[in-house]
Amino acid sequence: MKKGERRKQELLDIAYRMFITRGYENTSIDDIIAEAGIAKGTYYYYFQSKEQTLEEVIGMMIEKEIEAAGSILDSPLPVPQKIVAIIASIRPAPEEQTIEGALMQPENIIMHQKIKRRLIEKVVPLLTKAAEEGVEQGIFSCDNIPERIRMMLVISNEIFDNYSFTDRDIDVFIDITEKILGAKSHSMDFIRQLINAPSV
Amino acid sequence: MKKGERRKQELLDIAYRMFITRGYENTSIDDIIAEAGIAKGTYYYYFQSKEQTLEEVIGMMIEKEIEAAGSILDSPLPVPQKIVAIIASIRPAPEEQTIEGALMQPENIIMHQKIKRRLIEKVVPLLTKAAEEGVEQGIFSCDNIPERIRMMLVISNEIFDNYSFTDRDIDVFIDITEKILGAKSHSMDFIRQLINAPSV
Amino acid sequence: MKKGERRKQELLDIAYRMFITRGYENTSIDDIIAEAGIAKGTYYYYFQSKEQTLEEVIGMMIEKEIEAAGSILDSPLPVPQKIVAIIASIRPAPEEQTIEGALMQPENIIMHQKIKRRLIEKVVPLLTKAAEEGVEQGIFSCDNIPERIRMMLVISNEIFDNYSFTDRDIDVFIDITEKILGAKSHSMDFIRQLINAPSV
Amino acid sequence: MKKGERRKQELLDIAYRMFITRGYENTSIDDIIAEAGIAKGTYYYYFQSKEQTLEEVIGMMIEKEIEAAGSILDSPLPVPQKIVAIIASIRPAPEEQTIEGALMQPENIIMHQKIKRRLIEKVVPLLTKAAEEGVEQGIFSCDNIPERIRMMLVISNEIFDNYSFTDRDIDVFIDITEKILGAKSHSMDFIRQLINAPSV
DNA sequence: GATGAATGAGTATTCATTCAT
DNA sequence: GATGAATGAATACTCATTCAT
Repeated sequence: MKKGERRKQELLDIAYRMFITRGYENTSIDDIIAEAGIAKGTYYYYFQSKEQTLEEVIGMMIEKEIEAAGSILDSPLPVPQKIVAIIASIRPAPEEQTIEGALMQPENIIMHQKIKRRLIEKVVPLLTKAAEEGVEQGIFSCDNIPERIRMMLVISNEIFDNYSFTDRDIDVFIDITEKILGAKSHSMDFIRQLINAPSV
Repeated sequence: MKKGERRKQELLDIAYRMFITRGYENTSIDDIIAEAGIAKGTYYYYFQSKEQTLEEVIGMMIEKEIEAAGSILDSPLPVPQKIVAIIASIRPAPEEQTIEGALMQPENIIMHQKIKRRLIEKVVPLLTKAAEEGVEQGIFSCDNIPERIRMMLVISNEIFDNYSFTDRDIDVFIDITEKILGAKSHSMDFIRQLINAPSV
Repeated sequence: MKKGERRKQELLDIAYRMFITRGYENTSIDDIIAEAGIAKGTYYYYFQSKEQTLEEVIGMMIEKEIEAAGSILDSPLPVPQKIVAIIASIRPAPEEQTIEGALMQPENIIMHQKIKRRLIEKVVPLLTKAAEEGVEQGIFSCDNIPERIRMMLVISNEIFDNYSFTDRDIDVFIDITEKILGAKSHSMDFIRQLINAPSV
Repeated sequence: MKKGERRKQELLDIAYRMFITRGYENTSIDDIIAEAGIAKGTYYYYFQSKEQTLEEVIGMMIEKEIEAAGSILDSPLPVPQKIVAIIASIRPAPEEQTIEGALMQPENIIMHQKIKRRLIEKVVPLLTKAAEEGVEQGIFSCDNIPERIRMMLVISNEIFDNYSFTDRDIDVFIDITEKILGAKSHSMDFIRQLINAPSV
């Protein structure tokens, strides 16, 4: 990686961190360059605008997450576990969850939405492939797989991102998930253990 | 209604319209008072801040929608139709959908999210009551009703608000809805006609 | 004059002085408000933009100059003297000439040009009326009066504004002026005395 | 021409074109180097500053125009035709007239003025020589020739550059021109044909 | 109840120029 | 000859909020 690229990556990382912790709107260019210790001109040498920085930050995150999802897909896990693991992996970054309790604070909504939409678009095809595998193996039984996958993602996002969820939410989530995919009852109970694991 | 209250209501209506068509962030106090033909001091006589105006605007909307939902609940419709009608009734205001194609434009996200959350909170109890009625009548069969209702709302919001949905989305939505509530297969096919009706 | 109007007039005067002495481009809003001792918001309360301020400043100048020209026109002077006096009166403000020797400095060009054009448009009709009077009195003899007037103005502007002119320039100017209007030879020699007067 | 000189000439041409079409102020160094496909350092290897680039661009133009004027002067045309042809030849570049209607747009004023002044200074001596020839031949009759020439140039600039001129403007221009030089009445009517020719 | 003048911190963006490599 | 990363001062404009009248 050349000098210029390294610096840009550095800036991207700083911007990412700040956008996530303080929100996009609440992060000024001045904040970023102060943190990076560079001149304003330098920032604009690497980025055309604040908005474009956001796009690049999001692109970077998406890329990373998709990569992670891809390697799960290629792993030797059973299909249902694969699917659940991927869904779990695209959850918001821990910074978003913890620092300042910032997640879903109004200042984060815009970026969060942008990320979620673009992530869903990218992840749906991956999960569709996994689910089709499940159908072939007789574990699942359903049609219109991409649409069903999308709904699963939407449900999981909504439940696990926003609110403090209860055991009953989890029960319902498991039940619905099984029914969406046409899996046997209780065949996805393993989700409960995943959710109670540290990262959540 | 006294003079002062009338004026406040008038301002609230103007703010509501402007927030929805241009977005909260893109509407300045100056815009509002220009439209209302009043002085800035007058605005601040009625509202403490811009943010508080937003809260009041949202409160007003919620109230209206809950009222509409309540009267559906009291109507003599069959239970499944009631539920679906209420879900349909809390869809975003037509202004949001049509004007400038503004819905889900970044500038609207913040308000949209706020509304959705508060609306869901208010509507869930109503729908829960309806669903319990359905269970008693043997039409539905499920537990954890409030949680299930919330997921239905989330799914319907996501599908019908944001994207241009397809027939396959609808098929899946109907299937999932039936399974969430434990209704008989195809017992909720009537949804399809509702969706293809003009207002949707 | 109300409070607000007085303040605006004050700002207009300050802006005028600064634009003329330092040039429009070289005068920042910060300069103006520092000089006026007001907050930035106050400036923007009275003016929509820097550009619009320039327009108002120019409008104000034009108005003053046209007024002066009008009263010359209504005076009992002989026609040739009237015309020359008006032409002399629309010369650039003494500040422009003296302070920093700013006139025709690149930074002043833009404003100067704008003023000159608009002034010429306004003054041509006045002078045309005067010249027609002269034709009726048999002092002048020419057709296409407005076009001739405009050329006289252009010549006088060019000569007297920009360069240090010589006696020979004046001789030629007098000669041409007489010929443009069809006046008798040497009938406008009085111009020479005007030019050598203090204000030039 | 060596490699370095060729590159500099190339840059000069690009700068010339951009200054004229977009205006000096609206053309950034970045614009120029992007167009030229070189690095910023390279630009500053050839030019000391943006301002100095402008000077060189103007110098280049002047040189070309003076050369053209010189060859007209050496041609076997009758004196009045020579003079008019030279005046016509120093009109603004066609790019200035056509592209974006840019001429006299504020962004062009500065450069335009600079060019005009320097061009007049250079052209006056040439035309003076021609006019003196005319006087010797008895076609013209006047004194203070350089001053008269300058006024002719000023008039022609003003009329033909800025405004859409009318037939009456042309009539007046011809009349004045004849009188400035002391030529016989109607002896310069040929100007009318020149003006109605395509290039004007 | 109503006015509107005044505030001032905050923000993104531009651009000519330098200089180590 | 040529590069391009780095600079940083400069700038116009926004807007929610206050308060004396």
